[in-house]
Amino acid sequence: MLEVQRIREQYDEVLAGLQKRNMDARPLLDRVLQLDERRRQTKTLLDQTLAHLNKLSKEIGQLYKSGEVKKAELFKAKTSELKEESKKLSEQLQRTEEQLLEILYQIPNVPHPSVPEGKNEEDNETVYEWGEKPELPGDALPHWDLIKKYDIIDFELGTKITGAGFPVYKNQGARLQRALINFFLDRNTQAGYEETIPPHLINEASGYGTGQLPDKEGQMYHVEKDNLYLIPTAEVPVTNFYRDVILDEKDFPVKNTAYTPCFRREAGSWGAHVRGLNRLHQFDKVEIVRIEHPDRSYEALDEMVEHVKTLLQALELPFRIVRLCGGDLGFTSALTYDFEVWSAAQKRWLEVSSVSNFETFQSNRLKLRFRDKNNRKRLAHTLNGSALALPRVVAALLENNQTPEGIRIPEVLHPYTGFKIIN
RNA sequence: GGAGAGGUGGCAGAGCGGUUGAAUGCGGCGGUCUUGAAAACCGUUGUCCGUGCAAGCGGACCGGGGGUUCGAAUCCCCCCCUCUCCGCCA
Repeated sequence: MLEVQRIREQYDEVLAGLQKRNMDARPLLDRVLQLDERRRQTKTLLDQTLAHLNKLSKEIGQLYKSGEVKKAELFKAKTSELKEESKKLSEQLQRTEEQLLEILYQIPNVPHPSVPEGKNEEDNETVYEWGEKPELPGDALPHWDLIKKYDIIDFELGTKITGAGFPVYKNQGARLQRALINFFLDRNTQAGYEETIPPHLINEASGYGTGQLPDKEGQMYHVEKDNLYLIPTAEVPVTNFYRDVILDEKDFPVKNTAYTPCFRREAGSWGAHVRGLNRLHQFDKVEIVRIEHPDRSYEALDEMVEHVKTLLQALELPFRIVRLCGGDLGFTSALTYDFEVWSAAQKRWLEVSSVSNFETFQSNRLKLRFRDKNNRKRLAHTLNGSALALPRVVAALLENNQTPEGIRIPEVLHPYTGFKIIN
């Protein structure tokens, strides 16, 4: 959620920034200013009325004490009118605040100046590429065939016990899954990210805190009986650790990592290009989350990008990094780098990580602040990234490394898997 | 699931209808003393909103919402949460 103050003081910059998302934000921004103006006027009037009322009440107390009952009764009559007035004003204030919030929820984050113009993913800007795309023989198999051939992931079994998009990992496939999780967690903790295991269900307040609610309600699984949501990413519980928290400047950088399963309903998005591991309702992901000083957050974003690079390089997977254009940028993000690995049998780039700086967009809702040098409270910046999401890493790994003898496991994983080849 | 207790400032803990934004203790900050530190002593110390160049002024906040009253942290109603005991259970 954008800060009203920012809209008020930097109207033109905000408007121009949002233009990059191919939206005309003017009607929304103007409405914010209008409602904010009304809010402040109403607040001033209400405060004056209440001040008057408070003064009278005190006087009435004094009059009773000194026995001037008649005068007290006279004052009492006056208060009823003021009470009526204050009730009306406070209702109006509340309504205005609700309306204001409703509009603010609809305004996405202002893109960073480096975000390129563009409509969709085709306009994303490739900023880095690494590795050789392997040349596979003509009989190379896509991963959904490989998993059957080696009996390592069973979609039918998952469908039987739950439904489509809930695979069962088996044998060397299960072991590979565990190996990757541990490998990622080890690398992340070595890079200074503190490991945590958060709850996999969150309450409503947490959903609002990171912006999944109210807009993306339909994308989360909802346990209605207890009003809890299954997490779509570890970002939600981990970032919410810091909801309503005031950090000290010396606490920076705050660096967390967590492995969790992630649950996504992905309503209506099934069809082409979602075969096999490409899109699932439940998948595993290791996430990194950072809370930063506003002056340092873009430096931190670069560090995160560098870190994720080393993971894919260690896995020997060819990949590229793209800077998302305005049209492809997520609602809450100011700047996002996507990591895409090359899937050799599908001949496609598959997104395996998304690293973003949200600036104050999340912290404003979270009330996540810090005390600066002058002891003033300011909103902190939040960032997060996948390091990494497993399914598509596995897809690329299976496809790219297939050989007549079996599927070659990258060397760094050997200590984790306990085998060098899937066969 | 059953029974009970309770939610007050950074923490602990009083207050149970009027001048209480809230005693007291701890912690924090500033100072005196000291070569330095500790101890002791003195002072200070909440958040949010509005208004103002500022000093300041006004309002709200004692889990959340509503009510009674001229006046509520204190009384009433609803909801949420925590703890203890019992039950169930990995």
